Formats: sequence, C-alpha cells, structure tokens
Amino acid sequence: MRRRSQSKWTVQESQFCAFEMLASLAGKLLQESESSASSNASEGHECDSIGKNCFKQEIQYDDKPLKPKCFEQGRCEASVAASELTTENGDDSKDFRCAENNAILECTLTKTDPACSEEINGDLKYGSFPGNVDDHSPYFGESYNGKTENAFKQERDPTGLETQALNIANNGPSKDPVKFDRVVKLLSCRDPVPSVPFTRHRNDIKLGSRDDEENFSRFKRLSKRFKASRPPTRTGDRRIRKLLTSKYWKVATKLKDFEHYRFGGKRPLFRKRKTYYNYHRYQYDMLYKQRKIFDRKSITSSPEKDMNGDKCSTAAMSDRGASPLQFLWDIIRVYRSSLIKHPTSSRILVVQMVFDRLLHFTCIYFLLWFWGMSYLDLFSGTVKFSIKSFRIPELYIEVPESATVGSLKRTVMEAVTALIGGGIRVGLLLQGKKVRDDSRTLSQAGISCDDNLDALGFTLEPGPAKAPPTMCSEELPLLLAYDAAPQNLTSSLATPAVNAGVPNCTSNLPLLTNSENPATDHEPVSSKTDMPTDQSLLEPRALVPVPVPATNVEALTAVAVNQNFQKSELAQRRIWRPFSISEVEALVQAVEEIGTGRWRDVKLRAFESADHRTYVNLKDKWKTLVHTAKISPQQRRGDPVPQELLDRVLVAHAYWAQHQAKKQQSKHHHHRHGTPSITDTTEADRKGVARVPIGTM
DNA sequence: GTTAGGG
DNA sequence: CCCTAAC
Repeated sequence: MRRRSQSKWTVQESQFCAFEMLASLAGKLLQESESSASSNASEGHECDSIGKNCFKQEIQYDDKPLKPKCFEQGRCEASVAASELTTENGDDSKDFRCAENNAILECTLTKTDPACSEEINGDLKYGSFPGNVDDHSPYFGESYNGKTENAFKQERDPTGLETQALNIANNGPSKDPVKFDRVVKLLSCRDPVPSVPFTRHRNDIKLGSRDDEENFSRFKRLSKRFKASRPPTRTGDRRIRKLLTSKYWKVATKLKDFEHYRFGGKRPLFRKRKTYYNYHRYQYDMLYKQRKIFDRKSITSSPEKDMNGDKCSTAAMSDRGASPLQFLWDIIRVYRSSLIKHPTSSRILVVQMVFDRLLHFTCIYFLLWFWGMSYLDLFSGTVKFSIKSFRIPELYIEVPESATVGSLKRTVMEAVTALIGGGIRVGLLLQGKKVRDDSRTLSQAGISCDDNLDALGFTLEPGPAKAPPTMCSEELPLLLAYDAAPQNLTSSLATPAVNAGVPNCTSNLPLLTNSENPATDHEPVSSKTDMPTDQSLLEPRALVPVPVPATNVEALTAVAVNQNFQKSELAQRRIWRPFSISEVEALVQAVEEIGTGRWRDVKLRAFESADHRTYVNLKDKWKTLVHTAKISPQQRRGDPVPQELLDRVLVAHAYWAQHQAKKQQSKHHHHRHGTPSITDTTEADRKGVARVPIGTM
C-alpha cells in the first residue's frame, strides 16, 4: 500500500497575522517556483534529511529566503480555505448580518510530496487536527491511528460531507459526479445558507472549550517552533498594524473588516481590546479544512485532471468571452435600496443602495491580486483559498426629483461603475416592477420621497463588457509591503473616483433601518445564463477546453481584480484636495488668532462652510505648513506657498508653542502653590482674545 | 467628540 | 490623508 502521510499546518487567526503569514508564504512559494528551475534528482533525499529545517525556514516570517528543496517546483502547496458560514442559530441564516459576522480566514499549508512529508509531518502535526481524512483513501489509510481520528472526524463532520468534499478535492471529482456536485456546492458555497452540519460542527469547534484548550496548547507548542505562527504579541501586532497603515491603509481597513466580521456579532467578549489575551487565545481555535490542489505537472500530463484543472478556468472564462471582471456581476447584488429623506431639500431624492455581500469569488480575486497571481494559478496548484464576506460600501445617490428615470439609472450605473468597475447595466424597479420608460421623470414615474420610501429597487446586470481603463501606478504596489511577495504586478492604488460621483452624505443622513424586505432581496438581478459562476467553473460538465492565450486572461484578471478592489472595498479614502493659497491664508489667519490647540475652533471660524475640510485636515495642513516653512525652499514640493505666509506660520507656531509652554508652566505653578497665576491665559484663549501680537508679525 | 502625534 | 491614543 502506498504510504503517504499528510501534514497540515493550520492556523486560524483574525487580525493581520494570517494575512501577513499568507502573503509571506505565498510570496515565498512563488519565489521558489520561479527561481528554482534547476533542481535535481536528489531533492527527495535532501528533503528528508533537512525536512524540519526546511519547513521552519520556509514559513519563518523574518526574511531568510532559504529555499528548501521540498518546496520547489510546485510540489508543496499552500492552501487557504474558508467558507461561508452561518450563525449558530441556523434558523436565522437568511439574515444578512448574521452571515456577515462569520468570516473566517483559515490557512492550511499542505505538504504533498510523499518523500518529504514525513519529516515535516513530525513537526507540523502539532498545530493540526487530523480531520478530513477518508478512511478508504489509499493515501491516508495507513498513516492514521484510527480511533481517535475517527471519533474526532465523526464529531466534526457527522454527515461526512466535508470529508467527502475534501477527499474529492484531493483525489479528483471524476468518479462520482453526483457526489462531486454536492461537494462542489459545499466547497463553493455560493449559497448563503450552507448545510447545517457543515456549519454546526465548525461552530462547535470554535466554541468548544475542550478543543480550544487543546488547540491553544498545541498552538503554543507550534509557535515555539515556527515564528510565523507565533501568537501575535502586542509588539508584533502593532508592528503589523503600522505596516499596514499609511500607504497600506486600504488593506488594513479590509483586514479590520475581517476582524469585525469574524467577531463582530458573535463574541461580545472579544470586541474590546482589553480582552486581548483571550481574544488571541481564541483565535487559534481552529480549523477544519484542507484541500490539496493539483500538482502543476500532473495537470498538464493527465487528461483526467485537465477536466477540472487548468483548462477549466480557461474554458469557463473564454467560453463566455467574458473579461474576468464580469464574474463579479454574478455576485454583486443590490441587497436593499430605498429612498432617504434629504437633510435639506425635499426636491432631491437620495437613493441608498446597500449591496449584497461579495461572495468568495471576489475574495479570491482579492487574494490573487494581493499575491500577485493570476486566476489560472488557482487551478494550477499553487494556492487555493477563499474568504467570505467582503463588504462594499453603501451607496448614496442624489438626484433631483425632476430627473428622468434614465438619468437615475445612468447615475446609479456610474456610481456602481466607480465602485466595482465598468460594464454594468442598471435596471430600476418600483414596487417590484421594472420601470422601463427612461424618459419619464421620477415623479412622473411615481418615485418620490413622500410615499414609497422602500419601493425602489435596482437590478444590476452584466452589460456590454468594456475594456478596463488603463491604470496608472503612482504608488508602490501593495505587494511590496511583504518583501517576499512578487513585485512584478503593477497594481495601482490610485485615488479612486468614487467620491466624485457619489455624494458623500452618509453622515448627514438619517438611515432608515429595519426596512429590509426579504422579498426583494433575492430579486434575480443577475443574469443566470451568461454569467460564469464559481460553481460553473468547478463543474466538470462546464468544461470545454478552449484554447485561449493564458497571458491575456492573466492580464485581464490582474487588472480586474485590482480595480474592483481598489474601487470597492478600498474606495473610502477621501480624495486629496490640495489646499489653495487662499485656504492657506485663511488657515494661517485663523491659527494666528486662535492658536494651535483648538482646531475645532479654527475650523468653525475659517472653514465653517468648507465641508470637505475637517479640523483634522486643518491640523494636518498646519503641520505640513510648519514643516514646509522650516525646510529650505529647494526642498519644498508642490505648489509653492508664498514665503510671506510661511513666515507667518513660523511666527504663529513659535508664539503659540511658547504660549502653550507658559500655560503648562503656570498650571504646574498653580498646582504646587495653589494660587492662580496671572499668566494663566486659558480663559482668554477660550474667548479668542489672545492672538499673535501684531508686533511679532 | 477633540486633540496630538506618528505614518 | 489615515489611524490611534489620550483626553
């Protein structure tokens, strides 16, 4: 009997470590497959002898790009899997928010080479549960000590469905189409209501204290060995946060969402940072799934695997002549749309659109993009992953009541395009019925704030595919945040254009809550016929190998992914608005009068009507002004600020700094002696009396 | 909600 | 422009 043990190394985390690790890991795997074209016959042997070190080095976070042989040439595979979950109270599984709260990010690294696996397994099994093993599998039969594992498996997977899924994923789907269908459903999980057993056992695992305890201790042991899997320390966490802020704020935001989804609705205990320890402790409660992905070489050599490997994606994509972008139409829906009262004008309609979740395919796109891989890589054996529950922002659209139906559709289309890319067609529903006459005005069509606040609906349908706009890459690719990541992907983080088209009136608007109407939620808003779905991609029957230049697909994918994410999830950054000279003037003036510690007052006095300037903006601008004033003119960039203004900046800065120091001093003095000091100007400040003396200016 | 400061 | 801490 063929002996093959399987090692799994599974860590589940929220926050950033998972991502950090995955990115690092994926990057290194890629690096290896790229740079190690020349390997030799002694691989297996070498690996046996240095297996532990190999692996340890491999997933170590800190640099050290050592290349263990056993990771070369796609023989080792990383698998990240996550699935749709519902809540424990399965009855509520239709609840949008419930489902949202269960995003799971899970990483499974699977070592597949038999020659290497044993050594590594010895090291890695600490962190893994031996689930997902089919007793009848010739691959696994021998290497398991049946009882415990079986019991555990039963407990976790009472129907065996998951086991089947994994088994089939491992061994290929061709033998039992029916079973495979089930499994495909399970794995792809487009259905927001996954099978109950699947859900339940995971929750059991996550919440069960016994397992938690066990896992945690396992994890601790594991983390001693592998730096990458260490429990994030405060410092580490902080470092990663730092890493992900600023230029990488977008990802940080996204990851925060993960965190939110992961824990937001389920474990109040973990909402607060105070419970940091417990929080992290529970992060390592684990894990359920691993999937082996096809070996790159065997895909090309085995016709059977061709059926569900590489060619699948190629066929599915090219078959429909679709740009990868169009995959999205199948998974983006308007979850709810309604009219909202405009804060000031009754003649203006404000349309609120809440999008359905982006299901896991979109998330896959994101990760592909994140790792700089192409869609085809998904099927060619490098990594496999999915993540659930991305959110795209709500959309607010203002239109005058006198606007036409057509213009509303167009406006929505533009806004949505800004969010997720082009090539969409927007339909308008009123009371569930399509409004077709584009030429009528909204009030003629019966759309007004007065009566039907909730009767409005939209459909998003795939429209004529447009060529993705070219991207400019002004900033470094996000991937560079991880030194191991491939750097050849020219991803762009250019400022998205969303704000231009979408009035940012979120904060001003009273939200109509609890107005969800489940009946309209699942309006067939996406074409059932044209759209490639994730399922169709995995489905054997859908596979009609069509030769297509892979490079095109890759290119398109990269672009689409980038755009989609930069424009949806990542599109909330305020657009950059350089300060004009007159604004600077006003700011300087105000600070001269008010001082540097009362930015709210500055805002109120000088920028009251400038909605796009917050007091934080002003404070930041002052900061940069001071800096600009201090450096030499040659070092300055951008629109030159008149030297006269900069001089005033310096004077005011110095004055108020001194003023503040004096205040501090007097405070201390006051404290020590208990007597008020006449130098205490706090009261004067508050009234705006104090200001930079004219003489000093 | 504001302010201060690092990025 | 963002984020967080501290207030």
